Amino acid sequence: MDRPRKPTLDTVASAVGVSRATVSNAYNRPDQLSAALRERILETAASIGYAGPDPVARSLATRHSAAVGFMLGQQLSAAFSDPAVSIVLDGLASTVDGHDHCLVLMPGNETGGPRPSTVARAAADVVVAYSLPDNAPALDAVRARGLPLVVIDQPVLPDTARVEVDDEGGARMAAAHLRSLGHVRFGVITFGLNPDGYSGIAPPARVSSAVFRVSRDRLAGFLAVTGPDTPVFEVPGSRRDLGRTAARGLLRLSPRPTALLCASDELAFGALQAAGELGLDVPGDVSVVGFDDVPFAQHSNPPLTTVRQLLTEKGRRAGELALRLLDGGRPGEPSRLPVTLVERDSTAPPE
Amino acid sequence: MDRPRKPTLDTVASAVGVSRATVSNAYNRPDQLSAALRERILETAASIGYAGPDPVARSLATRHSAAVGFMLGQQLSAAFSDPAVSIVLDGLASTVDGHDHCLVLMPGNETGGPRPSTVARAAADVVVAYSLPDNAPALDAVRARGLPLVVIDQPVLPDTARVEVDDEGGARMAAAHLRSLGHVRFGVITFGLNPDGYSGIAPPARVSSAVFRVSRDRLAGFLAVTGPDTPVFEVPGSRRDLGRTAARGLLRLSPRPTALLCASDELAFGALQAAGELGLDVPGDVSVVGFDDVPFAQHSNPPLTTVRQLLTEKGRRAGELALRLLDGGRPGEPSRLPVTLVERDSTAPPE
DNA sequence: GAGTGTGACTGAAGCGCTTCAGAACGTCCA
DNA sequence: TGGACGTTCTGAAGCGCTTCAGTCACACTC
Repeated sequence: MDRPRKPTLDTVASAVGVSRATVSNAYNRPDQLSAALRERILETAASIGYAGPDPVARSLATRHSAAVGFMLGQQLSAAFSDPAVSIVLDGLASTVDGHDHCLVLMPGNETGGPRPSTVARAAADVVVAYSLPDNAPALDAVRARGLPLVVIDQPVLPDTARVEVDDEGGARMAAAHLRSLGHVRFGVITFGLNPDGYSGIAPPARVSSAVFRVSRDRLAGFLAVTGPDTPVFEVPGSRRDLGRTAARGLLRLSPRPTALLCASDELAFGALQAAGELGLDVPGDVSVVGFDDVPFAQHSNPPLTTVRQLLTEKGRRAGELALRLLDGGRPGEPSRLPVTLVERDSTAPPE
Repeated sequence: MDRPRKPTLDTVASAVGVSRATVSNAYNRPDQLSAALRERILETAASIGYAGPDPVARSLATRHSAAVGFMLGQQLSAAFSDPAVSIVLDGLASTVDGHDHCLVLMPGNETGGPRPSTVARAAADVVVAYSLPDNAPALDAVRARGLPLVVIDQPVLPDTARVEVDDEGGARMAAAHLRSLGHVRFGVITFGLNPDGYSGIAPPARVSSAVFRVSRDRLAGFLAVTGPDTPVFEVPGSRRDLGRTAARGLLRLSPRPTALLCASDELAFGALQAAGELGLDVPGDVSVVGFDDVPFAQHSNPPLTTVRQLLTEKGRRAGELALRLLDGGRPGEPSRLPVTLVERDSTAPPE
């Protein structure tokens, strides 16, 4: 245990024979002292094993920590295995890192979002929230701490920066595409509407009380075109295996849907697999569309027709907004990203 | 700008009419004061908008920050898009989160690893390093700060906890499997040997001077069986498209290799694709093996023969080691995880 | 009634750093 | 020669919290 006490600014100061302020300046304001002295200080510091000002103490004194927090609605596991999350996170990370900020991860739990105590303990100057349920306690915790907040894919919150995507419009485009191909019997596959782990056909009441904005909007877009009676299969996450389960459920219905609308590409990949396993040809027997246009969508078999959203850009914008808020900027207008339909080979007219 | 000054412990203390120490105890040591007073304090705090002790100040006073740092050899983008990284990170994250610790991400850059200044500024009590090049400056920066360190897939470092996998043995198993099937003409696909972006056939000198332990060991395992003259195609990362490029390069050689040994599953998936595009049947015309056994390996076409390593467990162990070091534990023996060969359908005897 | 606990609360000393208003000392020009 | 100015360095006041050695009052025991 008891490591030898680490050197501090004072240690260095007295070793060199100058004041602590001067040593601090050597690190933070080179223009405040002569080059020679600075050199001497840095050398001495190195020789006694001083690694520079302690980040925590510095944060306390300066009242900012050069870190941006990232809150997630799901376990990190889910986040990393879902390209739609990890690509966003990547855009965010590269932006903040370019500005010498760290990224502090606050993973969520079953109830959708980090525990408030996690939020209360994390050292961050600003936090970015992604795919939390509406009214997640973590959101309140952030505001209670008075930290600036930027949300991605989240409903409008007062005094909060925001990046958003036209999920409903995108979903509508996908559905309209299928309808224009001549489909009339649809099935919808969606990830969680509520963070309660439900899996199965979602009754209308569930649909209308969804607390995840993304699910809600994509679903609304689909149903606006296909009609409110379209069967909706809900699964508790955006994973291939869950998509497969859902597709199996839907493709067993009779009459069988001729088109499957999936709330994400991962779900759609699962649907593709399920169709194959059931001996159904895609798009011959059943058409499938996804949402996101993750990189793999062009390599699936068949390549997936899907709604493209700019995932990296989403993270990047969130990062820029966070940085702007840090500089005391105002939230401003939400940053809105476009969606486009990408037609590939998983859709065709029904037989 | 100028937000109203935030309430502190003192604000609450004088509002309630007790000492600051008592308010602190209300949060951290409920047994040190009467339940009634504690209640009163917490209520008052809530009413004046005090969100609990400031994490930074607390860290300074307690001298630990409840955060574990994670250093990565690559950009975060690469990390998240590579399952072999993201699954490890997930295991790590869930472990530390379960212990009320945050994860601070320190992404690397082109030169392989976070900048030393990033390391110097990050508030963390312990750091976990993954797939950095040997002798990365970031490693020195950690030791300069006197932080405990745990490394994954990294050479032995004095006084450092470590989790490791028998990469060489695994690679050898994969190669031996092919050889026992009767193959004699091999090609090897590896991700970066040096963080310099090189792409192409790697001359022997490059191979022997590799600075990434994982590449080096897997390569060594392959070549120990296939012979030192086996052509090695190096690409600067573990991605499908790069695997495709490499496989194209290798499959154009004459005589054409009948078996491709890939340093990762992602590279192997790319190889599968390249073979298809060149009109070659797998495993009829060419066998392909991967390394990692990521979840998709069972769903590729054909399902991939590969070397399984326990990725989640790897992250989990790293997390446990980190936590143990935090408690003042000693590094102890390295934690070694097993590898096994998983035979699927991408390998067969040569024609 | 003196002695012994015990539970509840406080005072004050830090944790390691930044920052700002000077002090000290030259230099330079009028 | 003296004042104005620059440069270089310092003293001291925080930043918001934890913690430890007490103090105090009030039972309780013999």
